[in-house]
Amino acid sequence: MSRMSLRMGALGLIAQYPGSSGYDLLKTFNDSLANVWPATQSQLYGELNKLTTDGLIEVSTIGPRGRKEYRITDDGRQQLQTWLVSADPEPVRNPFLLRVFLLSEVSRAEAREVLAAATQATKAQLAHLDEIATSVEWDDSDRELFARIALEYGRHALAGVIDWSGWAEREI
Amino acid sequence: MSRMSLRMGALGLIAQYPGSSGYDLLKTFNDSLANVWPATQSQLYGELNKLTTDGLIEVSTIGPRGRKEYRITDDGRQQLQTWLVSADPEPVRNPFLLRVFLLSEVSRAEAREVLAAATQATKAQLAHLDEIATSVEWDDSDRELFARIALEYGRHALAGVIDWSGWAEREI
DNA sequence: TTCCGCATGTAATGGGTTACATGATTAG
DNA sequence: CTAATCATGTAACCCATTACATGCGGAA
Repeated sequence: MSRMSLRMGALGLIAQYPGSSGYDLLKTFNDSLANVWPATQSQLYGELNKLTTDGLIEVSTIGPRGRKEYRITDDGRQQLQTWLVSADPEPVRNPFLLRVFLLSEVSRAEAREVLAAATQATKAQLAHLDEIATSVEWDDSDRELFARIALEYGRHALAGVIDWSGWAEREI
Repeated sequence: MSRMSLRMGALGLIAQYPGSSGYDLLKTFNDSLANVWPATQSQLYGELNKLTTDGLIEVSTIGPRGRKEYRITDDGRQQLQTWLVSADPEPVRNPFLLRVFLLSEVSRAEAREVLAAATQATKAQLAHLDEIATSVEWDDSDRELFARIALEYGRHALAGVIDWSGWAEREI
């Protein structure tokens, strides 16, 4: 289930950036986690309150405009670490693959177009990741090491998909 | 959004297997779509009723035990085809990547273990797809062509991920 | 006649998106 | 003073999962 992921995403970011507010965290989600686990404002504020109620985080300071700065608690760190190392693989839903699976319902020509468009889109995504990889100034913190590793995941997986789409276009 | 996907999955399967009941479709979801778009019984029956109300499918026969056999309508086929060719890429959530991203919160040793476990799991998944690829007797219908292409997607993408995980294990 | 499989449905709960709503602070 | 940004929250709706609930039909 993806149950827990947003919760753990928020908890993890608070661990990495103590003193962040909901507002700050939302930006972090949109900046560094946009391609991994997007979150909406509404969802995030709700989750922060739940995390507080459950004692996994706490408000360290109240700033201007009711700004609540959070930090992780011992209990929270414990639960985060447990979640991180106990990986239970979750079922993945891929809307694009569902399309591919049903492509026999349109003409070959249209199917080819869909595949070609997908190839282009995938290449664009890869180019985007490449750009991030070169533009970001990586320091040698652990945090950035794993951010880079996560980025590389995308590059390798996308390369596999591009490989596939070339093959598939020839096949039909 | 994944809004629409279950709906279109059900519609597409009815297009491919006219005369199916909800019960039949559930088996098809679990058999051929398990790795692409899993569906629960509850969800499927609800969606079938909505599709009927909206005129995209219709009941062709009522069989024993209240069995309702469905077929797609002209309007339904139209909407299915439109959906198939108008690909709007959807944001992907990857719970595993979220973990990777946050792995700096545990020790290097533990992080390595998580990566190693993931490598093993990915290899197992790939072996599973390989087994399907060799065990299934593919005919030369369009339907099976695209099923095979969808399967190959998985194999290529997983190969990319295995590539990555080897690299990542060395990196940390 | 009894059990298994066929067959459909509802209710409760949680996660996620969009839209709405409100107000404080600061920079210009 | 005024506009942009900071900052938090609520409500309505949809999608998905789990569990519950019910009953018919056919095979042994």
